[in-house]
Amino acid sequence: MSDDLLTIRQMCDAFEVTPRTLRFYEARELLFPQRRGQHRLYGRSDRARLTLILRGKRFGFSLEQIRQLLELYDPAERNITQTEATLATARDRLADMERQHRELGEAIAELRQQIAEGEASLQNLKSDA
Amino acid sequence: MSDDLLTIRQMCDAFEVTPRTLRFYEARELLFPQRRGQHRLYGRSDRARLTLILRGKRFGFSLEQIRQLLELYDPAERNITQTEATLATARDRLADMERQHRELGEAIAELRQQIAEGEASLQNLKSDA
DNA sequence: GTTCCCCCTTACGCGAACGTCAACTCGCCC
DNA sequence: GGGCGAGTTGACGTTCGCGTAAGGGGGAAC
Repeated sequence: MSDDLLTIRQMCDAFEVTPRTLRFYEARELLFPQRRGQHRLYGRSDRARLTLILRGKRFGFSLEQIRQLLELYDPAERNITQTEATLATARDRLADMERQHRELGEAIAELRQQIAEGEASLQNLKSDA
Repeated sequence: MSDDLLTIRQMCDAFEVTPRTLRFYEARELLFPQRRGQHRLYGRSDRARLTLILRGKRFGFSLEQIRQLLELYDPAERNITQTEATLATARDRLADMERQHRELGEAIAELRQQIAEGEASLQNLKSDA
């Protein structure tokens, strides 16, 4: 299970983010790179987490909401109460995402309709010209 | 076509926003309430626009992106060039939304899976206790 | 040895999206 | 005519998500 480690620069190139962003996520406890001396080294789980972080951001979630979700993917220390709390917030997020998924579907349909109308009125403008 | 007009307070109660928010959206040219003397009055189109604004926000769009989208729904003054530009940005947004819709579907599936695993490990914790 | 280059920490800055507070206007009620 | 309730315009404050210097360590290349 070679866990090929990436430097911060390699991470940035791979995910198109800046070093500042990675250090910021670490400060907010979204990433936990190892240290070799001073330097950070990012392993497999860091890459998986960063993928989820960036996706969560595209959905409009805050970093704090994303952090809570990441707990679910963690092999962290687990007692019953904590696991139940994590599951509860995860179910809340899931409900959010399902609602958003439905709304997004409707919005897409409406936008397609509007674009079609816009294209039609554009044809009118052109034929008048 | 009675366009029953709402005061700012009625708008706020209806949409669960603050007066500050409505005035802010107006300053950013997302809303255009009429004026009766000093006071603002919000009509049918303002309500429609606000609905779209709040939905756009839930999708993680910026107010500026939303403003551009609203142009498409407007009966504004139209020349060919402007209409084409509006349509172009609308098609960009549509592509964004479609990608987001797909990703969201995948993320929902993964999250359901993770929740299921979490529930399973919770059962283990409880049976050990 | 010193010049790069990459990385580090600390810290202040910034735009977005509002919250909050102060001071004013206007209609209305008693 | 004094007060109040709703609305108005600034102006400054706040939180989030980073950007951007400023200053320092350490190795490897010349």
